[in-house]
Amino acid sequence: MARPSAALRGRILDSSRHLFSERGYEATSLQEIASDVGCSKAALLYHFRNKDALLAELLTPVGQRVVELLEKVAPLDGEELVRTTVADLVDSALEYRLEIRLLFEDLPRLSHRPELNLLPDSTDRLFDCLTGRSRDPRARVAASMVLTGVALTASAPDNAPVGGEGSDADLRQGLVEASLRALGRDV
Amino acid sequence: MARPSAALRGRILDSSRHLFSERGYEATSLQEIASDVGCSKAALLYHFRNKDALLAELLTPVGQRVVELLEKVAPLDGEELVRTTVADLVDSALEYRLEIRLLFEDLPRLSHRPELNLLPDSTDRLFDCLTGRSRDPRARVAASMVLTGVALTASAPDNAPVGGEGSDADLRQGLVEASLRALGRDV
DNA sequence: CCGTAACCTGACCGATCGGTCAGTTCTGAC
DNA sequence: GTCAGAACTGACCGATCGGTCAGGTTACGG
Repeated sequence: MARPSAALRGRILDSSRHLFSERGYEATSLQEIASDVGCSKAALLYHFRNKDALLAELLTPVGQRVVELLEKVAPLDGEELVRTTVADLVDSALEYRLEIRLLFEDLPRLSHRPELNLLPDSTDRLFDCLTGRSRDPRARVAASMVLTGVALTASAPDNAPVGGEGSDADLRQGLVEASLRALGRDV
Repeated sequence: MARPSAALRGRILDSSRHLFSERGYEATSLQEIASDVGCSKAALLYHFRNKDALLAELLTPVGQRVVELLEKVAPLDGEELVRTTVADLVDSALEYRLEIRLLFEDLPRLSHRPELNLLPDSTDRLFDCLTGRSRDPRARVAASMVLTGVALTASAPDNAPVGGEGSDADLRQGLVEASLRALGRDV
């Protein structure tokens, strides 16, 4: 390793990802993160300019994931568009559980942040994909329900809906099937 | 009016309901609420023992609403159980938009609060009603998706999915239909 | 073996938080 | 008119927040 304890940076990211998603961004202090990691608050602020920078670094990957998803399904349409979007959306939600919890909990307070400016636009384009590019209000309501329902269910703290012993495979398939039904597609 | 400016108490509740739901509980200070209402912070704390009491008074009605919903549908079963639960759930979500936003945003930080202890239990019983009392893991995942999706879509800041000009009637009917489809019921 | 830069610490800062308190103003009953 | 109590204020409190800084420690290239 180049610098042995440069790994501290990664440990800070891991800890803040968990603490932020469990307690929320505002409710988590830098001191709590530092104590959890086992370093001083000053060390934390040595690796990250400020608290905002820490949050931004956590949220950037999930934002990129959505952008990639949109690029991937852009050339598709009809059934294939909807089915691919749903499947990829569920995968993304399961992949970034903690970040999504953080995002949803603190969305109103973070929506003014510049790096999240493209989020409303991304959401709108996700609606398009989920409806098969329909502008029908009812279809868009269904798309909104699917998007928020998938995100929050996939990121539930303890897999509450399934009860704990349910595997991710159950969760994934259940979400995909329910989403497709909600969107009026055969499963 | 018995005491004219006792109306201040109601204005404080209204203001905090909006501010809490827009910025979150932790991120809203008592001073902000007081300034918004136009009184001193001390006046606010005269009407409410502390910040927690203010929050509790905001969340209690929506909790009662859920309890009433559960009592109402308790004797039902089959199709009628599911359809009634969905319809009442959507109505409740539309009725308590701000409180639900607040509840979802700050749920992880509020879950330890005693007056919310019955929330996990209520959630579980809502799952039962939405699945028609099925314990099938897939059905429960669908129920979770419906519950969270309905709540968050109904309480979206600006009726985002419909675009703003859509009426509540559109939103209501769209949510009911999408929910029933997701739960595998004919609309 | 030395110097430099990365890494980290403890002490400290101003601001703001939720909450308290002594005292003042207002109001309605008598 | 008077008086009790509700309604309200401004000043203040300790705690904690995010963030800074001077200086110490460590590791590695030359």
